[in-house]
Amino acid sequence: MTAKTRSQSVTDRLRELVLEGAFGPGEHLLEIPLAERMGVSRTPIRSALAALAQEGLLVYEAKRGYGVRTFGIADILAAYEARAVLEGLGCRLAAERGLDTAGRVRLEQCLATGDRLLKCGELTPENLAPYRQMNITFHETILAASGNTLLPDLVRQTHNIPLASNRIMVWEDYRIIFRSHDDHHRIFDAIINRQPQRADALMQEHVYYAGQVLKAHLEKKEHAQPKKEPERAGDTAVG
Amino acid sequence: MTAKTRSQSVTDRLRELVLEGAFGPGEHLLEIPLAERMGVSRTPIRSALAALAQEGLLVYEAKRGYGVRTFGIADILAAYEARAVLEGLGCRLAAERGLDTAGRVRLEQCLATGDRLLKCGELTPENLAPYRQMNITFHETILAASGNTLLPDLVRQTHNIPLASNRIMVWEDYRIIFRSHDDHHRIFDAIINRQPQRADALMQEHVYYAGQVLKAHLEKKEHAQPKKEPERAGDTAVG
DNA sequence: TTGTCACAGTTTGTATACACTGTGTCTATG
DNA sequence: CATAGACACAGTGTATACAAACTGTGACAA
Repeated sequence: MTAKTRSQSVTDRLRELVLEGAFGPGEHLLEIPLAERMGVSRTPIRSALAALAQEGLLVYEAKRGYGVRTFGIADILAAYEARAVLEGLGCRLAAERGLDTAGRVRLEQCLATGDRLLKCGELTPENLAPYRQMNITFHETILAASGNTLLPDLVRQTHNIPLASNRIMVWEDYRIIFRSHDDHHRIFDAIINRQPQRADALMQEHVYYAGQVLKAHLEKKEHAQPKKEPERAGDTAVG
Repeated sequence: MTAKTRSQSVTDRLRELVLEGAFGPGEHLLEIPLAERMGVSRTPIRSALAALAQEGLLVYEAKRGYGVRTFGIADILAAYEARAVLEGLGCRLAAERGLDTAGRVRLEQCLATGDRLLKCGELTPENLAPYRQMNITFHETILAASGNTLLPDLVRQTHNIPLASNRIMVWEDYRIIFRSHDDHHRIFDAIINRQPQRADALMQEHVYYAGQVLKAHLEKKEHAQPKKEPERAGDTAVG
């Protein structure tokens, strides 16, 4: 594996900062301060800004530079809406084609991991990170098994929105998490038994409902603290 | 409207060149020759290459530069598969929300334009460009009417594949074009009458079938001339 | 008081010089 | 003759210098 270039690592670091809300909504990003903060010249910074703008995290205006894009609840729900049909399609295709051994094993491991993490009747904070990783692997494995080369890219784009990421889950309510993981079992079952329509419907509902849970969560928060800025990743969840 | 920067216009010119197949599949793109050819320095060239790589038209390897991505028929069909569910979703949402006056007028104009262009019983070469433009407007208007802010971007990405673009249509067979435009009428009808499920299904089939037509077209061409490079945009169609 | 113009400062866009890395070739040696 | 190593070259990555454009401020005039 070749060493990553500065542009790439700066892009990753900057993306994290933006997704964490380190810049305040709408904030204009100056190149020179960023360059000094990151310890590089303007060149990799400009490269990173352009990349993040194309990902949709920043807005660009010629000769006027880059600003942090502001996302409303509507934008987040839009991402879930789109993701639902895309992942539904991926699931349907995977069920039509069938899983290869590697994919089947990976999904079974995901299910086992989830079972283990949820065994004790709740999702404890120290189990949150592994559960999240399992959830990402589960979904990515299915997309890879779809055979559609474009789907992973498109789905990735639906994650490039603060709070809509697959790293975010509302995990306070155990029943919701448990139901979500139960969906995983049924989705796996549908794929294994070559039931494309069922797999599609299950996955669509799985993603759609996660969006609804997040929506309710955000509206509650917003009602409680109207002017609060987006919270950090980590205290919310459900894939 | 602010003047475009050189980076932007170079990006557009280079995208056209790649989509037209000016570079041969897999060809490695050198920055300096491109810069001389375009009459600019390496800076805007690098910016354009990075942008096109992120769009999926080029492949990038650190320290090794950019190459033209090669697309197989599978990639093109994957783009149509994904586009079908995305535009289906857009159509469903538009039917649920209903059209505003501006959107309704634009779609009606599209239908009238299509009727006029197809009136004579065939799509003549001089009518191809206007028909194509009408088709683009029709689809974009519906996506805008969906209220989903992410959908237009996602669909755009499915167009960033040679021969999968909305600018491409197989137009030789008048019956196929006529049927396609008849779909437009029914899709409009479903949206106006607030029939989300029908609108969704019609649009999915509309896009899916266009992919199948293109697939048959490509396989015929490929069988006839196995080693021929991708043909230019313009002699193929159907949105 | 308000509107307009000009100027200065700031910030972005582009060009270019330099550094680094990967690759291919040539030679020397087993 | 084959192979390993070093050197040279080509090409990308980064920094910096320079040019152009936008923004805000202030003064002047209507």
